[in-house]
Amino acid sequence: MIEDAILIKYGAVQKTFLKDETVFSKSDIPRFYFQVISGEVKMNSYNDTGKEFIQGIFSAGRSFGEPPLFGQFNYPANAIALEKTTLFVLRKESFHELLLKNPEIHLQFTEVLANRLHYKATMASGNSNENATERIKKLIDYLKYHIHKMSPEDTYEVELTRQQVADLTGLRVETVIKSFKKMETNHEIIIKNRKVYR
Amino acid sequence: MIEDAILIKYGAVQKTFLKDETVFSKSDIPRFYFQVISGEVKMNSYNDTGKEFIQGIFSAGRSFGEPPLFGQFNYPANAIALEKTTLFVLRKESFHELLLKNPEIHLQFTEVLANRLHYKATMASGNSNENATERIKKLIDYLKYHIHKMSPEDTYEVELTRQQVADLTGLRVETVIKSFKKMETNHEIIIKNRKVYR
DNA sequence: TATTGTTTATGACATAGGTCATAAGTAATA
DNA sequence: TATTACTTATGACCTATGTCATAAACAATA
Repeated sequence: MIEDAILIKYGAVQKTFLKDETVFSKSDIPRFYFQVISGEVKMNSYNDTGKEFIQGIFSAGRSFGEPPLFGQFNYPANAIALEKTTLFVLRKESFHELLLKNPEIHLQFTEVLANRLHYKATMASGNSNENATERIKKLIDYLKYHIHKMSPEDTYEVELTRQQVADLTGLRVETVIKSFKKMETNHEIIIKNRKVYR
Repeated sequence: MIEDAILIKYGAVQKTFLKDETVFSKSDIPRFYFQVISGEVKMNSYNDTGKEFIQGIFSAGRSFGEPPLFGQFNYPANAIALEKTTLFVLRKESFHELLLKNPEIHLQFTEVLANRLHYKATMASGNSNENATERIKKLIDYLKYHIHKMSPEDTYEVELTRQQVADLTGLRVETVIKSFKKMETNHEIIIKNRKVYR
């Protein structure tokens, strides 16, 4: 996350998107750095049967869609507002200049990418190689320990719908619902009026 | 890829690993930047039934295992030499210093991470969300277009064993073999004495 | 408070891919 | 050149997850 003042100094502007509005679409040419001020954005794509896959969900303070600003490839996924969302938008060239002139921020940004890769590596081995409950556990534990920085003794309330869990793991809602039930009987999670805790 | 001279200037040393030797193990504390001089290294992990998943294969000129040098997490996978392999090894602190003192190299390194994320995003949606042949096609096309920078009219010879394709996609060898046959009859690939072309 | 949309829930059935057994072709090495 | 190990190959059978239908609980909005 880059400080507001610096973003503004380099020419960032605020832009608001309504629920379900598209920030950019798959295979668009990347021109901007985006950072969430308020609201939430998902990056997703669909396979040819229309099944959705969510690459990530980004809330206040997080940036998204930066890698294509550095590689020579277009957006590999869409970005869609999950609710009314306000973003900082900074031109690609200005963002590059910002990093070049602020080595500490560049280092911080490298940490962001490093953490993103950690998430991807974790989920890649889970989603590609494990059964339904393990995939789900990998996702939830990642959120608990690495996003929310909680400890094992803490209780984490899963803030995702079962559909979102499905789309993040490549499973189907029904499978997620049934897996949660199974995990509950195994005391791996607690379900209290439909909310999931772990 | 960082130039030899610079790496050496910052104190990198060469180290050689024999086939199947471990460079680092999952959950080790990361202390070094590694760059392949010759040979090949795979990063992998195993699920609890012993099934392997390959995060990536790194050949001459490529670095690997850098994200944990920036995030506060340990190695999420093992690194194992696929053949006799020589690496540049540079202490984490020296690598950080190198980046800080050489902004152009830092930018280049950001490109490396960006491309790595592009691969992960591509494979994530494929491996999590698509059927066997689509998963395999995503992998092969990524290698053809983004690693080897070939064009659609070029013919790319897949340099991986069917087992490696399986471990990169989360499938089983038998499934990969049968999928290749199917793709062959659909004219999506050519198989010429066991080698796959696309 | 009626209505509409979303989320969670459950059960019957279908199928892609996994599992297992078995073997032939090829490469590596004694 | 004999032996061992790896890679590719094929077919029978099994199972986890997907598919489909149906509905109840809850939330949002008219």
